[in-house]
Amino acid sequence: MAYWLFKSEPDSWSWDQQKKAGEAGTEWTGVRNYQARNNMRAMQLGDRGFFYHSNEGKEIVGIVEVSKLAHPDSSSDNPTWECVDLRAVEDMPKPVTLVDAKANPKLAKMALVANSRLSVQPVTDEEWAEVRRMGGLKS
DNA sequence: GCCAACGTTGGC
DNA sequence: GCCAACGTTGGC
Repeated sequence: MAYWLFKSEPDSWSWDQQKKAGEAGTEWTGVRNYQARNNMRAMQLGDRGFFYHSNEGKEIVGIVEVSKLAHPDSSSDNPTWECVDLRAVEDMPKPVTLVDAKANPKLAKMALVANSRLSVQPVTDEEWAEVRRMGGLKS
């Protein structure tokens, strides 16, 4: 299984809204960046990801799961843009802030720290385990 | 609200 | 195919 990180501005789509979307989940629409799209194309059903609030909060607040493989983004007329569906899995008992991530040498190479612009990022097994530990979850 | 970093566009 | 100009993201 692969791990990922999804960024969202809580003003446009928050973790609370994601949780309210329930088991079926929702389309992760709006990505208009090739790297981010390619990451979504590479996802498998059941892959897990961190849900990150950008701008407001700047912290990882929950865990999501890929519930549908990449398909055309219904918010775009251009078939170039695709997205997966995501459903909320669990809360971070203790949200992991960007400041926390930056302060941890083990996460120095994490895309969240090293390439802040990318909205859908791969996460390594080591980073996954470390962030879960920091957030108060068992790995 | 500013601006650095990055991606994309378009003229040549 | 290079690169300057422009737009967007997102941390501060």
